[in-house]
Amino acid sequence: MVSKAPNPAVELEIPDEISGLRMTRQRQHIYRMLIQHRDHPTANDVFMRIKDTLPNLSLATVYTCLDAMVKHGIIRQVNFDRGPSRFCPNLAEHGHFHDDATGIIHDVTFRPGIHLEDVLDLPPGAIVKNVEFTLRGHLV
Amino acid sequence: MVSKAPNPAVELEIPDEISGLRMTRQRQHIYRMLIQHRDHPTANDVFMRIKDTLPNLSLATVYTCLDAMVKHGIIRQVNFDRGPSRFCPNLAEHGHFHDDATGIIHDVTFRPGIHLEDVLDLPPGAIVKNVEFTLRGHLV
DNA sequence: GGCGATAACTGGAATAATTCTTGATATTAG
DNA sequence: CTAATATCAAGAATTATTCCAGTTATCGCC
Repeated sequence: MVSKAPNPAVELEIPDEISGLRMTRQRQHIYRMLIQHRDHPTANDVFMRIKDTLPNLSLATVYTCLDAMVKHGIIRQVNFDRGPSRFCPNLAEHGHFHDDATGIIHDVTFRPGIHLEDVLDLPPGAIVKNVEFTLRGHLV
Repeated sequence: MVSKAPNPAVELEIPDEISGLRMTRQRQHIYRMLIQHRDHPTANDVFMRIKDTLPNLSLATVYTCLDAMVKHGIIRQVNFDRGPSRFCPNLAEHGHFHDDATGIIHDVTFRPGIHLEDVLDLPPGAIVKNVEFTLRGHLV
């Protein structure tokens, strides 16, 4: 098996620009962290994980960088109830299953060919721009 | 004609207890407000609407009453992104369509016989306890 | 009806996540 | 190189919510 396991000793290259957003050093570090640890971290998690490699980084910068990437459609922001926002580089249409026993969040997709709008009774004339769904429970 | 049409001049009676929760005067007022204006108000909205009829009411009480009713399954708490929580007396399984143009929130149900779990690829062994879904868009 | 125990309520202080503000730095365009 | 623009840092401010301490209401029982 020769799949590319992420090697912490080798930094993943991030381009200088993604979707029209200039990828500054801070944004590169944040984005790299997100794609290497796909565990839906909070802004604070991101900050704690990279601050040692980027000495003067401030938490406010992490917030603004994440926000810029969300606005440019590079990552997604996910909210569970009123907890802190979490961030996710998976851009495919998907929702989340929150395992209450472990706290682990699993991405969940629709079965092929299914769209949420097709199985719902929407108000007449509804134009859907965005869909979010979350399940809570546990695994047996 | 003996049916009890809701008459705004006559206060809707709320029982002394619902699902094992003692319905104090504050809880009765809050619950009555929720079923009479089913527009998904925030805790603060609830407070503003009833404080004149319940002079010493405090916002903290509105929060704890709403929380008690949520815990007892009398009402539901609904979150949109990171906005303030909203409250809803509709206990049937449903989600919400948020009209970005007007800010109005419409309840959305599944088409008959459909359950979200049936159209999703869930992680193996997932036991779903709770489902939330939200759509954003507008009406034409 | 009175009385102690328990539950609920109030008002203000405290908290957590996030956003704002201001000044410093870096980057790009010319 | 220099001006204009974008980004960043640090701390203050904001918002929604929860906590706390003291008071009030309600319940069970004699």
